[in-house]
Amino acid sequence: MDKVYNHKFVEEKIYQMWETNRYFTPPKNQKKPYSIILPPPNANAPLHFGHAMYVIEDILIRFHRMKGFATLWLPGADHAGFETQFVFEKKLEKEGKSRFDFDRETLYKMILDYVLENKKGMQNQLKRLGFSLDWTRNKFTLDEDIVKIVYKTFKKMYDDGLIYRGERLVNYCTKCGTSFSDLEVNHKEQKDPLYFIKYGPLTLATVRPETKFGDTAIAVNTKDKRYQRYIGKEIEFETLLGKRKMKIIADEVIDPDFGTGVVKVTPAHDMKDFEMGKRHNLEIIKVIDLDGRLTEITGPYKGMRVKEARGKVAEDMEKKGLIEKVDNDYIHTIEVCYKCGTTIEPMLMPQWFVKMEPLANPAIEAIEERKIKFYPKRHEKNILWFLKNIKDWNISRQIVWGIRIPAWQCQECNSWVITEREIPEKCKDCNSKKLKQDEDTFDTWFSSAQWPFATLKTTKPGDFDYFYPTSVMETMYDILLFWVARMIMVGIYATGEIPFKDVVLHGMVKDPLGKKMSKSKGNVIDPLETVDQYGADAVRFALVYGTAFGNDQALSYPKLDAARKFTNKLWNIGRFIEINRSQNSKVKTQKSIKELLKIAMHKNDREWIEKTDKLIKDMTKHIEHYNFHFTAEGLYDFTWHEFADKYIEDVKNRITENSYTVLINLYLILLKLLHPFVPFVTEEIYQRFGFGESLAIEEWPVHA
RNA sequence: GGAUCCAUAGCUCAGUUGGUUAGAGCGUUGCAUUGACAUUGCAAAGGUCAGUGGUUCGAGUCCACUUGGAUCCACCA
Repeated sequence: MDKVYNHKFVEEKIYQMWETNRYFTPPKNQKKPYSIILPPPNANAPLHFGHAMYVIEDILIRFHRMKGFATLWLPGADHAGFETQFVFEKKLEKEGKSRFDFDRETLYKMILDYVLENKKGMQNQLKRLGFSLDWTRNKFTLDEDIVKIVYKTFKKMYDDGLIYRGERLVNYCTKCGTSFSDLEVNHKEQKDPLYFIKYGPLTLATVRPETKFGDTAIAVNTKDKRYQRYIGKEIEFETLLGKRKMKIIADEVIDPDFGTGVVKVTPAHDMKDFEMGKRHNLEIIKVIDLDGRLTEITGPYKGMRVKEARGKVAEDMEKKGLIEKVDNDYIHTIEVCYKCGTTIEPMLMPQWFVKMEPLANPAIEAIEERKIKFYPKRHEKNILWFLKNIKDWNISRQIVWGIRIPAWQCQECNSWVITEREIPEKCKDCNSKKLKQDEDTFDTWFSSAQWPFATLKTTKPGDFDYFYPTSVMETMYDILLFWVARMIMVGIYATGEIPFKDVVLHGMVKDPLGKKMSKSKGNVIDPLETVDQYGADAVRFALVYGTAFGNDQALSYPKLDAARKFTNKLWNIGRFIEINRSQNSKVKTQKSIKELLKIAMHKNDREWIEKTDKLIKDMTKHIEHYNFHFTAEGLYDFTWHEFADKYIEDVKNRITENSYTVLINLYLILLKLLHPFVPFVTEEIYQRFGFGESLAIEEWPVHA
């Protein structure tokens, strides 16, 4: 053995050995199943540091494999609809092009090529990190058989009355050119002028004077004494486009304490106003088009962008004496596109919605009855709040990259025909053959929500029956609502069963200064670079060690270094044992704690066997309870400061065949316990000692 | 507006159902060592556990409030 452990000579060779021998493909036998579906990374970029946190899953998987479960860790990749198109458009932008330069088919094909290339690279990266994924079951969200299942679920939902075509205000990004679900909208605090505008005898406050052309009522609170005499009446007042008449309505949602207690109602461009409009039967007048420009009804302002129009309208109103005052320090929250930051415009457009309440109720039940448990538990509150206040889900996206919605509209009677993908022959209502498919694609999360059952139903025969529900869903807490909640809802709906039993949520890996890593900030650290430098084992260990599981952590170079030194320490314990081996070549390994206790002659050796026994017991318990950091710390401390510093120092001057037997066997036990955390170095030592076929399929140590 | 998390050594963080002298890594200081390992060992210095009040025989840990930081949810016109 070399004096220093060099991961560069080891890792690739070891992973190949594991893969060639199919250790990661669960054997077909009568043992109990244990399964985790890998949260499929987006196939639009190389892995980032967060993905290295998959190590948590690998620890669970390797632990259970060693425990004798038929263990499946199923890899995959996500086409990541909008996210990918966004990334690709950035790429186009650098080449001086845009999405508008290509037709639908060409753009799709270009993105597909790009994604498939990335996907290959990603898979290698996952291997470099030592993840024991079953590559014989690799899936992609755009695989034919997956898409088929997605369509089937959509059709079933439609037939069950859970999908409807809704014409209502949706969150629309005028730059990205697509609508979003409520979750994809960010809220941002911002200072804007609050204009107090004269509407005849009344004054009202608004931050959006440019939408006043779409006002179709004025509203006050039902109980507001100041304005009782106006309710139900029409008033006439001066506007930029001449005199106008408007009705005054009363509604309970109006806050009498805001501004003057009087509000303009613009149903086409404000969520609350839209709802009010429905209650009071108001006309809807569109002021802003999908490009974010004012429509022709605004007269001279037509074609102006919203921001420009706002300034101009305010200026002109000021000139006309229609503005009473302006509060320039008004702070409020606006909605922005979570990706590009553009202000979201609520737009009236027909979209496909999923009725969520019937889906949420069984999910709530499953969580409250603790059929699905959360680790750390604090996340349970979040998801329950979300499920209990759930709103219908807009799953239409005006993008090319994704799964096209299997809906065809009759060009004569406007009814819709939904299929499981096949092109319908005629309209179900009027038999017309003039049908046109919806241009939109599904929200990526609509297919992701089906991932646990869609994968298992399309891998190998029997997989679904055997491995579903999966044992654990492990991911970062930031997609708890986007993904975990929806998998639970859609999983129960489509299969009648929960998709997984335990939800285990890790924290965010931030940069060394504690800032979130992001491409725009330029503080992204490539996990593979650190793997090159410190070794995969060190990277894995550093992510688990020293941070309470579930908490965010700043990537720490000193910690990576400490972890690398740890792998070297483990290696050098091996060297010491190796050096003493020639005189003890007949010593048998693979002895259990019980056997060792029987044969050990020296009092100290017996003590060390007992200490190791306690370690087995504690470490096993900690992994089972998802207390990964206790395990990592316990193993680190024992290996270094007990086993190396004390035990070896003690035994080195009194080595007999008997004491050596204890030593080498306790070391082997230690290697087994450490293997899920640092698989490469432990396997390399194991192979050099010839302890057996592979640590990957070794049995987890049993305590006495 | 609702909710959650965090605040412990110079830095990054552990501290498990409340229980002796509060721990680790890195850093600092001293000593040792051609020994499995200088990617080492031994030792030392370094903490009013953010603040205030409460519960308790006992609080870093539980409760309330305050301050500072982060995050999630939310149709504040």
